[in-house]
Amino acid sequence: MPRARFSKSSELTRSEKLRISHLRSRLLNWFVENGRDLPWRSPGASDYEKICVEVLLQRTRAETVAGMYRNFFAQFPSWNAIALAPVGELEGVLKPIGLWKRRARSIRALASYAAEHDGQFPSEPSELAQVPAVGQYVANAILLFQHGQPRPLVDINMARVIERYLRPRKLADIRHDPWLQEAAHWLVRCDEPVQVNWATLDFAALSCRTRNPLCQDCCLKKKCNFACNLHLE
DNA sequence: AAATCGGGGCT
DNA sequence: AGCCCAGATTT
Repeated sequence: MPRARFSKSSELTRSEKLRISHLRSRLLNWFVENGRDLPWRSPGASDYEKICVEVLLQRTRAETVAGMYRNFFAQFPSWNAIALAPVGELEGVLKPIGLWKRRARSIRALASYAAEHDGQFPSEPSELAQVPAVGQYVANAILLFQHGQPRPLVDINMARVIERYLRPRKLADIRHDPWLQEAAHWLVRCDEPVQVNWATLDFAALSCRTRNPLCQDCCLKKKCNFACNLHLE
């Protein structure tokens, strides 16, 4: 008997994989009608803008960032512009959206790295982990947007959608839960991973909200574990 | 694992 | 008034 048959090659059951594929299909369909129109998603947005905006989005509403997006990138049109600008100038633009001291450090660290590497970040996760201000989420964003890899933007929102639809994760920390990580990867493993990521984040923000989720009108309520449990009360 | 950064919006 | 928001870093 092959030993591989008993070893856990995948965290996901076949049933879970099928359900995730269904989830992906519904999210993409939902996205066509309900997706948000955000400035960093426009075709003209550069890799610089897409990566830099991820720092602006940390613990900050997308709408808040959208409001200062044009102003920010007009003042800092490139990694070099940030690297050459006085720190106080960068901090000043960041103050209205909060976390300005941390964000200024992070963005300047990224700009310094980019300035020395012609705007190119590593395409290997192990190397990305060594870049300052790059955690798991930003690493995935870089792999997704700059290198075209099908990586999931696993934040609390994507986690909530997957966990409600399938089941809660085991570990407290999203980044260290193997099952959740693999589920998220499986979700975006398709021909249009960017669309799936945006669809999931928008769906989480507009429909599958933390408080008062719109389960009544949800296109997933028939198969969603969370929604199904609601009707039992 | 828990605290911290932080201003603004929503309840 | 209190809670939450496209996380990463430090303790």
